[in-house]
Amino acid sequence: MDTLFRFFAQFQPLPTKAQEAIREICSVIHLKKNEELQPIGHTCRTIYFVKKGIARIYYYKDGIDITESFSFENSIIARVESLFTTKPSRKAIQIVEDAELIAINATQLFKLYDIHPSIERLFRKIFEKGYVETVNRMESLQFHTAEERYSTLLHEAPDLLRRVPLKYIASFLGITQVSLSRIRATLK
Amino acid sequence: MDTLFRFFAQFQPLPTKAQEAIREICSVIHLKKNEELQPIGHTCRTIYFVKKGIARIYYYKDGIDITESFSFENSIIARVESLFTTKPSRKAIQIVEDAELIAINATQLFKLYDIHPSIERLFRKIFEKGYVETVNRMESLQFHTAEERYSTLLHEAPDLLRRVPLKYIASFLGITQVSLSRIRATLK
DNA sequence: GCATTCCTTTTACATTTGTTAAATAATCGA
DNA sequence: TCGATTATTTAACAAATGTAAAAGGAATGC
Repeated sequence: MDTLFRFFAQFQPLPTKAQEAIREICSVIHLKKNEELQPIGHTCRTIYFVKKGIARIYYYKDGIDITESFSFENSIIARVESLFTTKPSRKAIQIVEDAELIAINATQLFKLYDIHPSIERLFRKIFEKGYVETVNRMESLQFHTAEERYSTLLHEAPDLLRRVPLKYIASFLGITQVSLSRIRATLK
Repeated sequence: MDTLFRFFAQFQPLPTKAQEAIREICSVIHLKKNEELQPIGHTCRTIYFVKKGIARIYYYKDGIDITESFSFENSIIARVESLFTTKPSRKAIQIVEDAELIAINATQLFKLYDIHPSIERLFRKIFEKGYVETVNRMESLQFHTAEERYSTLLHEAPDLLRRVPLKYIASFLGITQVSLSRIRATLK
């Protein structure tokens, strides 16, 4: 749990009372590779903190598994398009590498916003950062070639390449596995 | 100015004091087609509300003009990747159709967050919505074909097709103008 | 109203990426 | 450890998109 509050401290200092309030709506979860955390069609009402391991958000397009994003140690994972609209999500969360997660009950969290402004501010900042990352990711999908996107990943997240199967990385980059394999071959 | 507060009311009711505080950090701007609102290399410290007209965020990739997004009447435009990081933006804001904008001083706005929790909440919700839209847009760029993206635009934003030059729409869809022209021809 | 500029389409060809299938490599469980 | 499953690469061909150049249309300023 300390890991979580160290993570929070990077964004916003929290009074003890606020910390305690958050602690009460959290629970620790251990999951093995390939297990499903949240299924498709379910409305997202939980925000997860990845303490250890890797999780991914994915969905199906024409029957094909597409990875939207990965979350590693010390980061937040949530299907925001469902969390913020309270609509069912077409996406699921799955464990990619044995993981320890902290589940934060979002329904209760949002209620805490009224009592502890520091908590509202904390999550505002966390999601502002997520927003910025998504804007940057969109830019890379919009106008970088597949090869550029792969090279960038190789530089900025070599860990991802080592720990995540290429089949997931391909769709994350917006290309097929075959195409990714080809790009890797030309870069050797 | 009423338009702005009607827009805000969709997200969050504001006490009169908070409304007054916002009013003080706003100014109305009239701009003509093709005028630059914020140049490249400038750190974004202003949030704009589009009351009338159209604006776009764009940048250059290998010397080519790429449109990242459009904003129409009754919406917010800001270069969030700069606004939330206080880093200079590689992007610029330009007017696409003669516009009337309300400029909100973001530096002062963020100070108001401490005084008026309702204002912090309002903008939290506004940017949460922007976040969701960006996630959805990313999904469309990641795994829909160019033709699918164009058709979706045709259905969901026919106004955009009528009021915005195709050269901007092409890069917005992540393709070249020639390719867009081809897609339009096959759909006739 | 005309000339100029800008926007859009078209053509031809090059390049990239997708598709399908098969071969090879790596991983996992009994 | 072996067999089976899963992941990755390779090959061959099809489809989509990019590039460059030219032509036609539309809009704009003088």
